[in-house]
Amino acid sequence: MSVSSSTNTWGSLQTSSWGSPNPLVMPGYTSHLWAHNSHPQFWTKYQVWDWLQQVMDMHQIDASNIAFQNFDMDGHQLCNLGYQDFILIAGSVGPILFHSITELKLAGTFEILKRQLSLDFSCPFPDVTYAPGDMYEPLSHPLGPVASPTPSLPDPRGTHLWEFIRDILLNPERHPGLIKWEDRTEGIFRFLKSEAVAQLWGKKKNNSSMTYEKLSRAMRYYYKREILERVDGRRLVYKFGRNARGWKESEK
DNA sequence: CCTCGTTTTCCTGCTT
DNA sequence: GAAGCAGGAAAACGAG
Repeated sequence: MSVSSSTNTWGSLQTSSWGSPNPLVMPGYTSHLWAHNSHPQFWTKYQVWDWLQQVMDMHQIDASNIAFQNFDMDGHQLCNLGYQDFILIAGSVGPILFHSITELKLAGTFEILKRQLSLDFSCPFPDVTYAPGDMYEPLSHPLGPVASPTPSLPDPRGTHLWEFIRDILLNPERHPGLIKWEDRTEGIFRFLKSEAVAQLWGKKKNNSSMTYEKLSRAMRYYYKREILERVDGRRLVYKFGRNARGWKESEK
């Protein structure tokens, strides 16, 4: 779905791939995800952060291991960083990031060259960079047989939205891949499938027309009441505030 | 029935 | 352009 029978290999794919939900892809991925995009050189700061996020996801590294603020830069600046720079600003994750960006620079350069020399390579590999299906298919990864249907679990405590969110975080096995902790001890979390969460919330409230748009408005009301705190810059990321109870490991 | 707190719906404008 | 984010305004809804 949403794969749009694209005839245009470059342009149309560009934007849609970014927001694509939760690309849980295994190693070997790197060139895959971004190769078709512009050279990292041309990324905006937003794209840089998206890249960071995805690399962390793919390696299943907790996002609290790096400071996103240290990557307050656009693609041009990013490309100018050397190996040591990455170590400096990202510590042990540095090498992984360096490796990823190096691959992407190469891939990007290759694509540019290819476009310039355009058209002919009278070639064994025509202009098929990647079949659309390659990366846009739902990736319905049957990853987790998730052995147990787990019929009964503790069960929700409270009827409020923030409690609903908290309980998903506390019992991820119930709804895998919807929301994930970004920093467990700080109470920072991120929506992976925003619309799916909204659907689930709507289901609970017997409201089939719930959307993330509306759910997020309710979330924003929590800022004033300090049930949530703002997390700037990063989309779909929230943080529990002092008036949110029951999410800490200690106070379970 | 009324009040109050919370959420829903809709909207305009801004950002990524 | 699409998807999120910010909040204002007003209506809806459930609890008490």
